[in-house]
Amino acid sequence: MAYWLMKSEPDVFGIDDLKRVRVEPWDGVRNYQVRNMMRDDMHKGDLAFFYHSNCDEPGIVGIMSIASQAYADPTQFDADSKYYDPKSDPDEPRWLLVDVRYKRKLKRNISLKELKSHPELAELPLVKRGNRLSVMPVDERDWEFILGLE
DNA sequence: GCCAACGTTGGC
DNA sequence: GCCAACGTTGGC
Repeated sequence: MAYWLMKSEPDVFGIDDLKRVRVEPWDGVRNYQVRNMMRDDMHKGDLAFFYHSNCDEPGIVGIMSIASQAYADPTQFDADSKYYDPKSDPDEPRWLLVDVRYKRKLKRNISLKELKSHPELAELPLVKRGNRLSVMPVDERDWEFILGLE
């Protein structure tokens, strides 16, 4: 089983939204590296941290599970969607998504600032310079360490 | 294939 | 709102 961290802006879709709907297609990924990870490395049953980005206190706020294998993101074919990609061929969809399922909120927000303060997490992609991926792998050691902070 | 211009992400 | 970092695009 693999572990992940997935970013979302709480103003758009936050942990409380996921708690309400329970299962959500994680649409809008438009980065090839992330697509390839979802396609090749992500599996139903994996666990992921829900991370709030671009907000007052960026940080990890909850845990979800991966609820499906990767499949075509329908928003790429929807001309009304902000994720519309006219260059994507329906016979060979360019963009994929996975469904995610709510598991629980953390007892508290573990902020980016706090994550950066722990030398143990120096190799966590999130805290590395210039990293902008919206989905990234978390190794088991880091996963356990972060849970230990809760 | 190079690379400048441009767009996006996301912390601050 | 600023800006660093990085991805994408398109001319050549």
